[in-house]
Parts: sequence; structure tokens; C-alpha cells
Amino acid sequence: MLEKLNPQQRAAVTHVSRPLLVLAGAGRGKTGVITHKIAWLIRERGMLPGRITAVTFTNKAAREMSSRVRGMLGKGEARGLTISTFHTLGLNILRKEHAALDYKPGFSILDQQDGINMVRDLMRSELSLENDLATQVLYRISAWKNAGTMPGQVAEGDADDPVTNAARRIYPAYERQLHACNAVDLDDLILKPVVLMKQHPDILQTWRERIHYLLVDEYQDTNSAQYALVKMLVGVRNGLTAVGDDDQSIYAWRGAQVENLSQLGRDFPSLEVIKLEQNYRSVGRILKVANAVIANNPHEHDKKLWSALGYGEPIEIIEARDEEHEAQRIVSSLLQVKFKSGASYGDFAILYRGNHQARVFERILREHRIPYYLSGGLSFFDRAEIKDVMAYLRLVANHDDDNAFLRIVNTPRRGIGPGTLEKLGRYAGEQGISLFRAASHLALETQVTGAQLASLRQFANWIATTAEDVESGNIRTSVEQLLDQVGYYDWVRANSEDEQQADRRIGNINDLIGWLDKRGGEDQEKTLADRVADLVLQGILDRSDEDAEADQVSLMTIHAAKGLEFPHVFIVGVEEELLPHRSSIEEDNVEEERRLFYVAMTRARTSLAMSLAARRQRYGETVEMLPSRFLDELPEDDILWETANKPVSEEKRLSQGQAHLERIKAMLG
DNA sequence: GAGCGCCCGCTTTTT
DNA sequence: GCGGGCGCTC
Repeated sequence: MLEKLNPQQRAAVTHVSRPLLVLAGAGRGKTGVITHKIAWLIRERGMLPGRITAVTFTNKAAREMSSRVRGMLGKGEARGLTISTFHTLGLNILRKEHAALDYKPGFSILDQQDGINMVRDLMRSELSLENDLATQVLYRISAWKNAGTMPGQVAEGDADDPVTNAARRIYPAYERQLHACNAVDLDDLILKPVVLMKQHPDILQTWRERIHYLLVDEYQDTNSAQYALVKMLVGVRNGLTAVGDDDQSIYAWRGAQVENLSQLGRDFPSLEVIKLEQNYRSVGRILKVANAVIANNPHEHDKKLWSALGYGEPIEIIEARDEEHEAQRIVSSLLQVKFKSGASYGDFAILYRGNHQARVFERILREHRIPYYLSGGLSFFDRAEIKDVMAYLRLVANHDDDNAFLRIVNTPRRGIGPGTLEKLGRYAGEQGISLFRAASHLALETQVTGAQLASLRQFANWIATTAEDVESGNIRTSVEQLLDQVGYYDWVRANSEDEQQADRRIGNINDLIGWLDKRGGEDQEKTLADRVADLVLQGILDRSDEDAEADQVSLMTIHAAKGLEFPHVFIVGVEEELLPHRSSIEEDNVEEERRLFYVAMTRARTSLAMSLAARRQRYGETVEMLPSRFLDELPEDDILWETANKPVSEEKRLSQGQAHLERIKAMLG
């Protein structure tokens, strides 16, 4: 099992007596250490898989790790093993321990948009504050939660900007409202378990018994709350392996603390540190260039580097007139590489700073019938019909979810407007109950009458009946019946531009329901609430299950690409104010952008190219762009500028580009 | 109570 | 240049 590892990796895998930190640059087999270690603990040390937990930051990384481990072990050998994101681990803890926090089973998880809406409402109703700051206020609250700061602990004084002031006043109300709705937000999934275990040593003990060995990937990206959770779960047993790289810290904006790397040595005095120095991923030139760039950031130690792979081709830099031209040239270059090297589409990734950059690439790729996989971006869960159905599901699972109630109580239209809702809200407030329960209350008759009352009653009845159906029967049928009853399918048809759009939306809904149902196959005992929570954390309905094998070009942000690797990588939009991003320049945080650029470059195994456009559309107008400062940091000998400044007319250039693409495609057959 | 249209702010990055 | 919130009108 260990024969494929080098001595350093082998030491990291077999070191279990004390806590271990594995430090290494990109592509040096850190994740391999985790996967091998899990397999080794189970097979060689006889540890029960159920006692091992590994955490990562993204669902994709968790899935990838899980399949690698299961590939190493025999069938059934990994039963009970937990490999999940931090947030899913937190969710599992809350599912078991919700009672100790005075939460009811089936609690909802609010996504960011729900949270913003809640904050906006609170600012309006509770404090009659300007509510156009709701987004920023929630971000501030989120930062407090990530730092482990409770409502009562927010420091008075220092910052007195409007956002901080509003956030300080809203935070307690927001917490009360969440609790009243039997709901938590994403940050609570980490913070609440920490608080819980601090207050209840017995619960902490239970979890320490459950988790004998904890492995943490991308440790440099943990925030304070996540670190507190790790520290508590590990306790005195010392069963911890953390792997990280300070040069890949790219989540400071959401509270990640690189300092957690050095903090580990202080909190665990017996900590062992192992450094991995051989790169297994990239050819020498890519390593050299990436290290030359990252050397511009301050470092405590310079990293040694060496690659057993060849040196590789120069890094191509492609200049373009605008974003459309950029996409054309990238696609043309991609086809050339594919032709020359015999690579398949799945060997390519196009990486960018912001999701909006994907649009034009999608269009050009589609024009050329090149299959692509788009990661992130316009989330499936951002679609109106999906949010509506999710709200129905949430309310069925958790009758106290006022957010969900408000979204769908009048969707489709059933004559319940602001006036009625105000009365209902007032009544619910007086009684100290949720909107749904108020709607079912007999005494509501004193406030709401006539058609509105009947409408509310019927709505409440539908939800309640479905909740009963779901308990006893088939989820798919119950949900479909509910949507049919409330007239949701008809409403979608009536409100779509054309039949195609209507079909697509209903198809989306069917996908969602099918996904809920399929989960049933794996975990029969999972309740509707469990399944809905899983969906919220999934973020997007990932098609990766079905077509992970499909041969397609990957389109994703650099952030999303972390932890992945591709033979051929294109980094696009390498311009000032885009990479490094404008806001980072303003906040004087170019170092994190440089790390981001480093992460992007080190995704590549054999070939790397970058592109930049001279101008670009921004907010609907054309803006002149300048080459990124990072391009000046690349060693000259290793790069090849592909300028396109021949004095050719625009039309001619476009048609030439087109003809070029056609020729390549013809060659490819 | 519902529907339409204007206007604003927005683009970092994710669970 | 688009989506969402908000206000105006019927």
C-alpha cells in the first residue's frame, strides 16, 4: 500500500502517535497522504472506518477524496467512514444534538439570499433602519460568526461605520428570528457545534468517542470557528493529521486564517511537521514559473522544488482585442493543443477570476460544438422555480420556517397580499408562534376573514397534509401531488415566455424531485428535512454523478479549481483590476490575488497558457484593460507572447479566426 | 391585491 | 446590461 510513496509521504502516513502537520506546495501529494493514511489506518492499524473522519472545503474535493479511498480499499471495507465538508460535518452534529440547542428536528438551513432577506426585513420592521445595507450587514454578522463571536460579545466602540453599527444591533434580532423559524444559517453549522460542545462536556465526549482520528485537508483555509471545532474534537487523543500550504490560502475574505498553521504548533506542543518536496504534478517549467511568481510574496522559508517530469513547453501568453476575441483565440489554441497532443476535451480547463467571465466562453464553445462542463456560476438553486419548490419542501419539513412560508404563501397567486400578511404577522407575533401555525389557528378568525381566511386555511391544510403523507409514504408522489394541488405546474406554464421555457422549468423541478427520491436509495431512513438540508449544502445540483466520465472541457473559477489538476490549463483575463481584482487592489491585498494566480498556474500538469484582452465590457460599457502586474513576474525565458497586433481590419481578423478554427476542426474530423 | 415598469447596484471568490 | 426591489397605477 505504501510502495508508491516517497519516504516523506510514507512517514506522514505512518505517523500516528502525535498530531501531524504536513506542509507542502501545490502538487506534492498532500491529498495522497490523506487518502493513503485513511486506507492505512483501516487496513494496517485495524481502526474502525466509523471512527475516522476527513474534512475538506468543497463537495467536489470530498467526493474526489472519497472515491480515491474507496478505490484503495475492498468492498465494504470503508463502511462507516466519513469524508465530508466542514459544513456537512457540522450539520451531522446538529442533526444528532439539536435538542440540546433547543432546536426541533427538521430545522431549515438558510442560504445566503434567505439570510439577506431576513436581515432586510428585520432592519425594516425592528429597527426601521435603512435596509439597503442588508447584504453588507449580513456579511459582517457572518464574519463575526466565523470568528466565533456571539451577539453579546461584539465589541463596543472601535468601528462606528453604519454597517458595523447596524450589524451590531441586528445580530441579536437575527439570531432570535433564526431560532423562532427553527432555522440555522451556513455559518451556524460550524459555530453552533462549537458552542454546544463548550457548554456540554458530555456531548463533546460522545463526539470524541466517535471520532478517533481526524484528517483535515487545505488546513490553511480554516477560519477560527472551524479551527475551534477541530481542536475540540481532537482533544487529548492526538489523532490529527492536517495538510496545508500557506501559498494556497485564498479564502481570507471569508475568515480563513493562515495563522492557524502556526497556531497548531502552539496548541499541540507535540506537533510533528513534515514537509513534502517533490512535485508529482507539473513539468519543471510550470513549477519554475509558478514559484517565481509566488516568490514575490513574503515567505518565512523558500521552498525547494523539483520535478521528476520533463521541462515542458514555454508558457503561451495570448493577447486579444476584447473578451470575444479572447474566447476565440483560446478555443482555437485549445483545439491546436488537442490536435498536436492527442488530448481529449476532459484534459482541458479554462480558469477565470469571476463567474461572469464564463458567459462568452460558453457561447464560443457551443458555437464550435465543444462539450464543456460549467462549475458553479448560475446555480441551479438560483432559478425561481427551484427556489419556490425548495420553499414548499422546507415548509413541509419545518412548519416554523417563516422565510419559506413568505416565499410561497402567495405563489401561485391565491389572493394573499401584504395587508393579510401584516395581520397574520401581527397575530403570530402576539401569540409567539410562526406564520404557518398562526394560519392554522382557529382564533385567527378575529383578525382575518372571508376569502383571505379561507385561502390561508387551505394553504396551511395542503402543507400539513403533505407533511403527513411524506411521513408514511413515497416522497416523490407526495411532492408531485402537492405541487399539482396548489396549481404550481399550471402557474409555471402560464408564466413562461413560451412552451420550451415552461418545459425546461418543469424539467428542472422533475430533476429536483428525482434527486430527492434518489437519495432515498442510498439512505432509506433519511427524512425529507435531511434530504432538503443535503440539497442546500450541495449548492448546485451536480451532474457529476452521471457524467463525471464525460469528455468535456472544464470551465470554472480559480477558487473552484483548487485541489484539482488538468494536463492543459488556460488562465484567462490576466489583467489589472481583474486578476488582481480591483477590490483587492483597493484593499491592498494583492498578495492573496498572487496566491490565487499561483493556485491557477499549479493546476496544470503539462501545458499552461494565459490570455488577456485590451478592452472588455463592464456594466454594459467598454473599458480599456491593462496587462496584469503578475505577467511582469514571469521569467522571460519561459514565456512566449502571442501578440495579435498585425494591422489587419477587424472584419478580416474575425473571418480569419473563424477560418482557422474551421481548418483545425476539419483536421480533427 | 396584482401587475407593470423604472431604477439601482452590481462582479470577486463558496459552504 | 441584467436582475431584483420598490413604487405607482388600475
